[in-house]
Amino acid sequence: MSNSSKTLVLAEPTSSYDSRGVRERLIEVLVDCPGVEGLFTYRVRSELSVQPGDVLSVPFGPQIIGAIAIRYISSPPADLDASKIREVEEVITSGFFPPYYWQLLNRVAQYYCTELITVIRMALPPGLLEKSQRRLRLNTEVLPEGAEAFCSRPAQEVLKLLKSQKDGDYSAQYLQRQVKGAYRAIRELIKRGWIESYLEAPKPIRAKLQKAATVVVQSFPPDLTKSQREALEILRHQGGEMWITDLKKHFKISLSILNSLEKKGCVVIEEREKLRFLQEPEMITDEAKPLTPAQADALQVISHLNGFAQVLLHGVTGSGKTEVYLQAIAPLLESGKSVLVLVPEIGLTPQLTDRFRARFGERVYVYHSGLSDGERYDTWRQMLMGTPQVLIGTRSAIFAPLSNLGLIVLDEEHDSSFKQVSPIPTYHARTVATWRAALENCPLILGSATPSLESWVNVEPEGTNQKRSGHTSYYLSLPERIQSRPLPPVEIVDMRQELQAGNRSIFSRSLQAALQNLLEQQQQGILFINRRGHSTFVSCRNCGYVMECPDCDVSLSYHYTHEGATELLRCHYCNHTQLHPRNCPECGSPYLKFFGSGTQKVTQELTQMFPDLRSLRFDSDTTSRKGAHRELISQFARGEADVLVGTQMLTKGLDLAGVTLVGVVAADGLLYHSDYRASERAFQTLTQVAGRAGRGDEPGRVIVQTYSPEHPVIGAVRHHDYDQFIRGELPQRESLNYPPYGRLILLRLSGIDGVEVQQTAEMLADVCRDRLGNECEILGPAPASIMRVAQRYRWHILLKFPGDVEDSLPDLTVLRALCPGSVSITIDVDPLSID
DNA sequence: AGCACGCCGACT
DNA sequence: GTCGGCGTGCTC
Repeated sequence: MSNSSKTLVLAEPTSSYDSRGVRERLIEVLVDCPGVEGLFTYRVRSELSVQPGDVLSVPFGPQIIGAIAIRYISSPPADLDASKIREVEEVITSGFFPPYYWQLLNRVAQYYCTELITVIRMALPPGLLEKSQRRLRLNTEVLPEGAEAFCSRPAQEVLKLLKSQKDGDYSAQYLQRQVKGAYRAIRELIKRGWIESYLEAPKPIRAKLQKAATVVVQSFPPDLTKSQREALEILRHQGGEMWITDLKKHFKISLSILNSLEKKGCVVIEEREKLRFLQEPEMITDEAKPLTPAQADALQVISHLNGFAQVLLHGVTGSGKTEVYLQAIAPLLESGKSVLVLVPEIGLTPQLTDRFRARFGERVYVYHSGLSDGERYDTWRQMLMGTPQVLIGTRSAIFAPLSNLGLIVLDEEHDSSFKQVSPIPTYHARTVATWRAALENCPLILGSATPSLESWVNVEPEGTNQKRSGHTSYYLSLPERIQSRPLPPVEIVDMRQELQAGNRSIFSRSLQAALQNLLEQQQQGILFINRRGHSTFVSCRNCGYVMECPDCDVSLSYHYTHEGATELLRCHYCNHTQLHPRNCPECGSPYLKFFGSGTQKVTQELTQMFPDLRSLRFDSDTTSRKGAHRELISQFARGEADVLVGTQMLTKGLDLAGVTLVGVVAADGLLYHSDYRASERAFQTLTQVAGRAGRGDEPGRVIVQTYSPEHPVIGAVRHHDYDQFIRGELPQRESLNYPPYGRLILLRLSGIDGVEVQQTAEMLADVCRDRLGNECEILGPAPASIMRVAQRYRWHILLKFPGDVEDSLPDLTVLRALCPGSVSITIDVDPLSID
């Protein structure tokens, strides 16, 4: 592939001479200090070994901070006074980046118009660049009685605070937050010698230490007691080294025995690094399953790939993509390579993780945002050790420092959670995965039942397995479900006719009958609605007043979970919550009406109509608790409920054999959006949710309720027809030069002052027209479709580039500097949503 | 981010 | 006059 990004030249260490003719080495580093950009030059002491990519601590102004070594230089920059150059403090971690890692981060920084240090900070686990802290300590020996009498008011408060703490010690930051004017007070107290200031060494999160016992003798000395001899025997039998806790737990060997053994010089007991991993105990083993012919063909192609290639594995829901991944991975692990598996949201796919664990056991690790800092740090350390492994993670795992990668898998590649919206860099894990696979020269598999148009166009299935833009791409199809299970038939119900027939329920007669049948057959069903809460808005019947969020330009959703629960109004954008008023705040009328259904309303109506059907609600309100996801899914899988009522979450990788019915309560909410991607998203969501039905032995069926049955997306969903959808959608995108043909960059501006944001947007749009007018089409500025969110006004400028610019988009970082401080700007390259 | 410097208005 | 507010700019 073309590599248009400038790769940093990592020069060999060179040396120059200082004024006294002493050999010295100069290195440029990136410092970890927000708002500070650019490279800084430091001296490297001769005894210190520093390699580019190492994490260092350096003095920077009054503080010691983290930095990353970029490159050695032979002479200091011309504009820099040599006397200003300070020395590198120490190397915190060396040999940090696997091969190519540096180039990958650099490329991300360039492409997404982000400072390299921002990318680095995002990729590294927290704690590795933790800066030192300035702390203040009371000088108790010098401090006279009643010292406060001589001090200014703030100084008195500082003294009082320090005295209240048992060691008389606080961070400067804490004191400054607590006491107004602390800065001068601190200086005053230091001048008097009553307190002193010191720097606490940067403390990278220490790996957890545990005591281990190691045998250090060949033969047993004669003066051992029976129990000592037994303990030594066990220890030696276990390989000569064990955790003390394990010895205690499994062999009932007490610490006192080990201590005596240490005294007699037979073992040493020392602290060792114990890596913290979330390892669930269940270890059901699983073996390779027989493949369908299509699976076998796909595996055949994949396992013969050599070097970089892009593979689109297009398998209908339930076609067994995971089994293909598993069998492709097995030989790689055996040959000592590691594999990266990216999934949309790990919490949503415990089933996938379980399956990998069952197949590959302890060689499977997970990495996602839910890990604690300690867990994340340990997982990193572990990866750097280079043992072959499978790492399953969410989008940020694309930056996992695995070396010797044999394969990258992106499962459910169409999923929008692979794109980061905030904070910057707004990277897409699929894009980064392509670069990484090319750098590591390994294949990339993109798996989906509903491929994104980008991936589809990229592999161009019509002319299969061709070389395109310098790399090989493959289209592999799994058109049938495993064990020849049929795809569930999809019935489209026209809700207008329901209304005409006098059915005012949110369930059509057809869905009602299906639910009744569910009860009789004792089978399970899923009801999908794309909104949480009870109702999407509340309006007064008398005066028409609609309850709105005070901080956003949206109506408040009504939340009411069950009989007797508190009635709440909640904003789904900023989470503002208030009690539902009894009367209209405008006219006082008690007649408030609810419009638009969410999961709570569906659950409520379901219970009213079918009191015997047990339902579970599955949305971000019920799954926010840690582990709640897994719990709800297993509850449902155990048959403790008959119907799962949920939002989009249902679409992600749920594999429940008992589900025979899928009902889409209202498809319309998905179909009508101003966004150019609305159709693609609607098709993907509906197809995925339909795919949850009939995955077990019992055949499934799908009922989609809509007010617009004639919509082309509905037509494609009805026949599970991806091709039909693509044929309709691609020409539209092409004619409007939208992705995957054209390329987009969205400038998102926001700020408290609406006028200022608008003016900034107009100014930036002018700058863009000025500088980029020939290269791209500039749309806007325009207010965002919801202009105000969480008290901030939002304006957008959309840049539309022709598709042939490939990956060399102009550098827009200059725009950031033009923005006043009170207006924040996000340069979103390849935005998924532009509303 | 810290932390300096430096410029203004309200007090002894 | 100086104390104390905070706006601006620098850190190799």
